[in-house]
Amino acid sequence: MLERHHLAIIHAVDKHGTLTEAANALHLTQSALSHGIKKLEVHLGAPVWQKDGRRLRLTQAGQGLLNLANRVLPQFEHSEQVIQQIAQGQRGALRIGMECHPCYQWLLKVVSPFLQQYPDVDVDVRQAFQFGGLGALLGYDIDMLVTPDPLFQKGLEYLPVFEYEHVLVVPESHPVAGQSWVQPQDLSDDVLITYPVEASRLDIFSQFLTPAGASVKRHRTIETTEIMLQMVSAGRGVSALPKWLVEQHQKDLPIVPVRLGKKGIFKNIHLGFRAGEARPEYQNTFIEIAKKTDHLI
Amino acid sequence: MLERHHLAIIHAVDKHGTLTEAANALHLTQSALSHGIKKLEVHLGAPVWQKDGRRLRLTQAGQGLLNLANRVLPQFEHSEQVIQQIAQGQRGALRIGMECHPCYQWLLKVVSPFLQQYPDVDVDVRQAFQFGGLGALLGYDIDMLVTPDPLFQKGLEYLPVFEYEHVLVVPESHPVAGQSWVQPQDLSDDVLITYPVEASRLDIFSQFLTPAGASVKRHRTIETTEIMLQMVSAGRGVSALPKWLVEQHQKDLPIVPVRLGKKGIFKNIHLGFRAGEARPEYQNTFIEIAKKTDHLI
DNA sequence: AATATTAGATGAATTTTACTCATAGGTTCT
DNA sequence: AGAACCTATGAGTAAAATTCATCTAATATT
Repeated sequence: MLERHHLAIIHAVDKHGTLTEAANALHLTQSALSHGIKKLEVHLGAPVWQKDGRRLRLTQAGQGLLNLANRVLPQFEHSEQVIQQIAQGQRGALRIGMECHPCYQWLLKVVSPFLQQYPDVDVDVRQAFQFGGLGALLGYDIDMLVTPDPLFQKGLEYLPVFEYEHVLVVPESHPVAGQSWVQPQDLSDDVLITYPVEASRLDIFSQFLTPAGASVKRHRTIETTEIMLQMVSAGRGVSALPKWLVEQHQKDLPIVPVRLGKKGIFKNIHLGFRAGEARPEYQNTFIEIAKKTDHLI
Repeated sequence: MLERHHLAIIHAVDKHGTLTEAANALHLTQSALSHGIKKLEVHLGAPVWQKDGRRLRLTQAGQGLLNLANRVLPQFEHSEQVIQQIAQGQRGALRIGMECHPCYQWLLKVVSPFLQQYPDVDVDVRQAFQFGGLGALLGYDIDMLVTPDPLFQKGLEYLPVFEYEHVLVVPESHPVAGQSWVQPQDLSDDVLITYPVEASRLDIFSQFLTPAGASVKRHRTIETTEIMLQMVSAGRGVSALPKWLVEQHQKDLPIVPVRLGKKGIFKNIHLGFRAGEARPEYQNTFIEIAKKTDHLI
């Protein structure tokens, strides 16, 4: 029967390149792996690798097994870990997914008291997901998702934690800096700076520019909020961020928030979970803290 | 190490109730399972079951393992099966998820020529998903999703296959039967019959009644399209279905399609897949057939 | 209340499997 | 051509999984 053990071998070979190195990593001999996979191949009736020079190249079957391994091994590891930790005291881990770049600072303010209250619970924040945050949640890669765009979906549950306004950030010297709001066309000569995610997931496109058929002079991406604000204050472009975040930096930098459209764009940060699952007590505590934690300083 | 084998035992005991019966199902002795789990318990440092009379009740740890088993075992089985089938000839299986009740008849028209072309490929159609069709696709429970409501999402890819109009179905005797379209308020005295899914996923609610703040006299659900149409033709209520489906039954039953709102509600059936995965050739063929297959007779 | 029945646990014996060692047979690099 | 690497393989050995026989406890039966 195909066992976790076999998948561990295939995974290790993929990771380390050769059988020999994989064997070292697994504290076994090269021979053990070779024999083990040979037996699996007989069972499956198909080879896992084909020799390419002195390297091993995965066959189609092997590729399928590697996919399976990548999906399944982390789940084994996590379950095993959770059980062992629960067994020896009240440990645990909270795996949080983030789909909201600027929320990071808010999250830090939640995590900090949480870690104090539960010194034995680890918090793990992840930001890149093969199938998006939703896929990570459904695939048991994370236990909680922080997102401004909840996709209501069977088996999932969302809890709004705070509302904020999404605004344009411009340097004080910018022509629209004094206006109470901007129109999409006002940005036609600007460089727009955003986080590096698909345009469809950026509200300034999906809810502001695109519906109006407007566009910007250029679109470029930057990873971190701080650099982004530096660029804006240096007059190198404009960006769109939560209003509270802009206000926090306003005292240090010559930047101004401006409402997007007459009515503004308002968003709600949500926490998402798999519904109908018994949640450990510390997870509920985390939610409580999150609800109480204000995003204003 | 926690192995697939252990999960198989836990799963079997949950399914068959007792260790002894589980042992029979697995072609092993009761003793083997008992020893096996005992060893696992030592490894984990936590008991899997606690005895309740002469039954076994899962502990928290055991429950966690059962969850893991339920998620992971089907994936093992499917991968193993696919590989073995590929090895011995050109077999395979296409697991299709349906989120579109009335599309069933259309799907039959696609499946039929497909099965002729690939006598060795099995088609498996599933309709109920713990985490919705999207979750099933991301969780590798299905390979293809038929849905009228694609949720564009990282790692997923959709292909529109046909467009149709979603219309109200009323008996010929109904007051609106002669009109070219209906307003939401026109249905305030009607019983609305739908498939048994959440109201939020029904277009007649989300795109017609709810935005207008309108409601119906009563809402009831019926599983099958045929009975639904029988009920409508008997004057027991109205329903909302694809126009082509109504037209097909119009020659046998005294029913009439009426446009929903002045502009009508138009939908697009999509096929969804996990993106960036090597698709077996027969899956591409299926897509080809699907695109060519018209929903009109 | 006594007895039979059903279920799981356990120790020892045994079979089966997994692993190591030693070595052979390729491939790549210099 | 030779050194340095790889993987494959057969034989022996260590480790494990499994069975068998037996024991204990809970539930049914009469």
